[in-house]
Amino acid sequence: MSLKHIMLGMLREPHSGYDMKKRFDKSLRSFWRAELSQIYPLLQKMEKEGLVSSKADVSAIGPTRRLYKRSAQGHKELQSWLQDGPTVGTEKIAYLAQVFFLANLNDDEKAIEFMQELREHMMEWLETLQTAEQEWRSNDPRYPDKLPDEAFYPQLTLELGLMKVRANVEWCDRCIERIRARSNRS
Amino acid sequence: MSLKHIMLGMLREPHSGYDMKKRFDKSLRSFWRAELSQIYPLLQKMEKEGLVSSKADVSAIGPTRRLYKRSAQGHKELQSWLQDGPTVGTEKIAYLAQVFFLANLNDDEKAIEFMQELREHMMEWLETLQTAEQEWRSNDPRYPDKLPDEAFYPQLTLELGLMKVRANVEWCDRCIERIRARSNRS
DNA sequence: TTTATCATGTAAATTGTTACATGATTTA
DNA sequence: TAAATCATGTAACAATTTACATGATAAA
Repeated sequence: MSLKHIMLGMLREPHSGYDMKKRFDKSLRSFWRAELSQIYPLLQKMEKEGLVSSKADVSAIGPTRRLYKRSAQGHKELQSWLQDGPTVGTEKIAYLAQVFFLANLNDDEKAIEFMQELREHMMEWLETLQTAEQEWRSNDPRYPDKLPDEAFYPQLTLELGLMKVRANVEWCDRCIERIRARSNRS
Repeated sequence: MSLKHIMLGMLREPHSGYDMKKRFDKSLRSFWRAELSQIYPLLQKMEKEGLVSSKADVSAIGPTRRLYKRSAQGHKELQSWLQDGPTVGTEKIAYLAQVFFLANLNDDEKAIEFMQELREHMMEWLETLQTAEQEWRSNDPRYPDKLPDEAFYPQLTLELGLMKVRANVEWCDRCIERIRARSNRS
């Protein structure tokens, strides 16, 4: 169960469920998403299991937050997830499944439109990642190789994200050309 | 619900549940996996919904198979999935989540071992894909651009698979070097 | 004769999504 | 004053995984 372990990874520092949702949306977006309706009940379950502890954070302004932090047991659980080695071959990439069956549109123009739309999504995502990288670089002189470990490893995942999205854009371009060439051939 | 649509995509030609499992394992492995325990009940549900029809295929040798084929309604449903445009941003890549939190191992050597193990997985997968491509190329003179549409679009996904796995291997190598350099710096 | 493959399923548990519900505070 | 954001949750449903169950045929 990866979500549990991801949440344990975040809970080195205290977070509310709401905080965690923001980190998912900001930093883990490329490889994992989670809804609040999944986060809140799981935090409660993890507390019952002794993996995290919580305390109320009463604030003069705004509603009371519940802050969670991992326990020693939670840290151990996180480490064994990492010790077990990489979890591979579990990805589900819906847009690739769509391309696989794109022949069913029976229309080269529509297939090209599909690939163009996919390219646009990828370009948008590429810009998001590039902006994130540039901001990080200009705000922290330690970027990238002198960052502390807690930031260095996330930086590695950002780099792969960039590589993959660039590969996707190039691939979309080639696909569009190839579909066009086939289309003009008949 | 992508699985339903993937199955509709396959069911242009009649398949048994068992056949479909083999196609998942052989051709769609890079971007979608499904178990028989998911396939069989879903086929039954799809038949109730009128998306597929089935008939028993009694055989002298071996057990009786149930062959499913998509209906006109099933084809329509498949097309609207493709018409709706690419489904993006739903991927869950567990090994990237692990790298993100790899600092929690508190041990550069173990982090390097993790990345080496990941590299091995990727190399294995790369070889599988390369073999598949070479076999395809030598068995079909139409490969790649003169393939009929039903094979051409799957070929596009194989190409992206190759690009992505190669990017992963390169990334693993760079990560290992960078972790090593950091380690020797203190 | 044992193991692998063919073939179809059910049951239970887990994981994930969408919709609903509430109420305070902050910004436009 | 309306909309957005902060904050926490429940309920219902959908999707997925793991385990269990059966029995035939083919290959070693």
